[in-house]
Amino acid sequence: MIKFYGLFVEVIIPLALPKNYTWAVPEQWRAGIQPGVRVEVIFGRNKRYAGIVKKILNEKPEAFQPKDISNVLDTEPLIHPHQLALWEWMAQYYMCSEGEVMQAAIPANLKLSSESILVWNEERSYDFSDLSDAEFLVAEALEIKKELRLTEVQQLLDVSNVYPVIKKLIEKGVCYVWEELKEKYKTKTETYITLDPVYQQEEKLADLLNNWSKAPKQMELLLSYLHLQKTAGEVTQTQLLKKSNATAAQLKGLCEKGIVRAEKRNTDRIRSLPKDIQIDFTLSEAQEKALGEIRQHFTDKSVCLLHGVTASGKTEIYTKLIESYIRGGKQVLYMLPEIALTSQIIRRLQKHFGGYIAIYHSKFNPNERVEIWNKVKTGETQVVLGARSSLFLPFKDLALVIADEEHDASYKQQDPAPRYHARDAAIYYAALSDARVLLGSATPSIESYYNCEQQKYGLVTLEERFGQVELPQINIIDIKRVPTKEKGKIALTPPLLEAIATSLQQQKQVILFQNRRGYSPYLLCTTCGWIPHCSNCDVTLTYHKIKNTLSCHYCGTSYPVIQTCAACGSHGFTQKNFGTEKIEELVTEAFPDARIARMDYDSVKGKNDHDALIKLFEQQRIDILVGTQMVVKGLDFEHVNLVGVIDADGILNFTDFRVNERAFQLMEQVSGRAGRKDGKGTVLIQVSNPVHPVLQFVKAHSFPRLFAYEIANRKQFAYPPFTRLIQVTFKHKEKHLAEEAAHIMMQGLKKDFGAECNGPAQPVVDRVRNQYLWEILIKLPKDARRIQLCKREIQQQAVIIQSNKRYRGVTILPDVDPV
DNA sequence: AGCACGCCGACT
DNA sequence: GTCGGCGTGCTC
Repeated sequence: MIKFYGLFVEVIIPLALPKNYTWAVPEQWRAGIQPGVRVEVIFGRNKRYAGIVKKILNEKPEAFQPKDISNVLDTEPLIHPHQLALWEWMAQYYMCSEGEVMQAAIPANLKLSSESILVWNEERSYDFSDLSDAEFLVAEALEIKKELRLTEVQQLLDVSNVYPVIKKLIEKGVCYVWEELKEKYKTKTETYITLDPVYQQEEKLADLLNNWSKAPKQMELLLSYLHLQKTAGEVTQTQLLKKSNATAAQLKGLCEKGIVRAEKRNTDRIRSLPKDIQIDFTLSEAQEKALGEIRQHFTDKSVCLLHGVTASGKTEIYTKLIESYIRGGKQVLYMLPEIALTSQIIRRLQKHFGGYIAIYHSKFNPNERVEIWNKVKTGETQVVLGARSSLFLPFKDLALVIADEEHDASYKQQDPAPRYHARDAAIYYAALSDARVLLGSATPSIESYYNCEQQKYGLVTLEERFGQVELPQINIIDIKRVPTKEKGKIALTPPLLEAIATSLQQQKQVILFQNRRGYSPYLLCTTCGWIPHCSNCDVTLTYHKIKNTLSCHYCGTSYPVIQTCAACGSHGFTQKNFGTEKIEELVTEAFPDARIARMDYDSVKGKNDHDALIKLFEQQRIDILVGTQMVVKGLDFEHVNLVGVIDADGILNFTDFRVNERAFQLMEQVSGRAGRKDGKGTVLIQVSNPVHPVLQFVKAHSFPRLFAYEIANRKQFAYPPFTRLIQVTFKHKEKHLAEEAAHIMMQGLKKDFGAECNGPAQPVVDRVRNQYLWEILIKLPKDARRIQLCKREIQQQAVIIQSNKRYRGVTILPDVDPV
């Protein structure tokens, strides 16, 4: 057989395809082909995509006849080889396709796909007599506009299914389809106004002004231009019109007379600050020591965990470290969980690094993202402060990654594939370019601790708070022992009320933490004890007083408030327990003069609400802040000296290790808010089981390491730190089919693999797609080879399940958990 | 993700 | 008998 030599490319296209496809490169494009460039390819009937060249092949694949690529879109690679390697690793590690990784990695405006455009067929003068009403409507519009987008046709016909109509029109020769691939990114232009060179000579200008006859408005405009030009230098059209209150027409008049000129220039959407480094602090002795230790670890380890108690000044250490990398001409990625990316930290870093730093997270629009992408690629931006997706930026010379709040669960992407953990992916990515990774947390995750224990990561500990701030006094209030008139739990015990009163007297601020939003977590029928549940999720419904609804906090469904008991028909309900809304109300009653605010998912919807509330609290315009875990994420408040945990029972558990790890992190963070530069703070924890081990560790200000190992050694919790989990989700429209498929998977894994599996008692409902989700967890020893085998097994089981006709339509989504 | 193909139920 | 729904499989 004759082997065919030539140039072929393996291309990643942004679709969830199980493998990559290969195209042939015609002679004319060969010179421009390198891994990482975008190529335009036709995939399927006539759909066109911009794909990324992954590999260059010299031999023709035998099994099929590759199509030619239709264009090369970049002159230099858009994606570095390191990024391609990261994508490949992510696809296999998180069990998804490289196309899905590409979807997540590239800003929307760089991943073009074609848009079908209907084009009027000029060749054919046509009488519309044999067209149906719908076809006639489209044909008429086409005759006038010559071109129509699919969305326009949709609007025109007002039906969801426009395909049959279009198909008919093509058959009848009225139009044809043109697939258009468009670069969506547009550079932003701004119109600058300059004086015509003639009038830049003083005397000419004076002449002009002295002999001005008509159009006084234009003269006014000219004068304000001259003024603006003196003070600001460059003058833009928008600036000028705003300043002078003139209209665009008047400006146009000036242009036409040849007095001023308007010219369009490309500008950056991202306002850039001067490139200055301003470090206006010095490190304490402890911080200096920690920084030295980090540098020491970085000589022989690529990852280092900085475990510093809250307010130990981790940010200053990062700042110093970043400074040295900037001065060395290197790039730094500073990752934070999305929620902690508040203007507080952004302002702080911008103050230090000005134009060296760029911010990148989901709130930026697609064009802004492309600009940041490009600036990172050229190396112009040396520091990126961003959420998990900033990991995909094309760093040219990455030397350091900081993952702050390393333990935070929002580093893990949950829903669209790739279901990646940004901290772990960053460690892999950093290893590719021999960069260093610094993990920071006051409450490190068990897996990171474990890696330190194993000497895989370096460990640096900061146990001292910065600037002689003392650790807070932690008092546990046993709710059972608090005398009360009413039966049942009370939200604000006398000791807590007293402490709040004292704080207010001292003009200090108070944070009250209650990890439940809404007014009352469940209603209870007073006659028979029936509790309203969500019809989808088997979760109790929370009463929201403000919205006056019952809502399921699991799937988000809202129900009207139930007046009649479904079990016995009586009308009396009592509200059980309390959420943030109720706490806010109770505190307002108890302290009518205090300024009280609530911060939870319901009260801060937009990002700006969040920032605004934080600002108010910072400026001491709020005395008491009631909130869910939102109040503890990455914020520093100077004047808080009391933190109250209203109901710790809700977050503690005696059987689930993972719940307790999280509880410890929450409690440690909450208590870290108390006490700042102006004195020792107090933390009051209200609880009904004061013997819980988590509370003992919190009280002693000891570290999660102890807690984790204590628990692991006692073997009373479900998942010791050495366990690795793979989660597999099954989706189907029918509940029992999703469940059956999950059971088959579990059985197969148990039999052939000895894996331990467990799933939930009830499936979760995806209301949007109207599907049931059934999840199972597969527990594995932390061993790379066995994990590989398990992944393969899962895939094989998935094939078996899918080949059974009964389970066709079951979607199987594997997800690898880092624990 | 599209899009074609094919099988089944509801209609002229 | 055909039209059109969706379930299934393929795209280099």
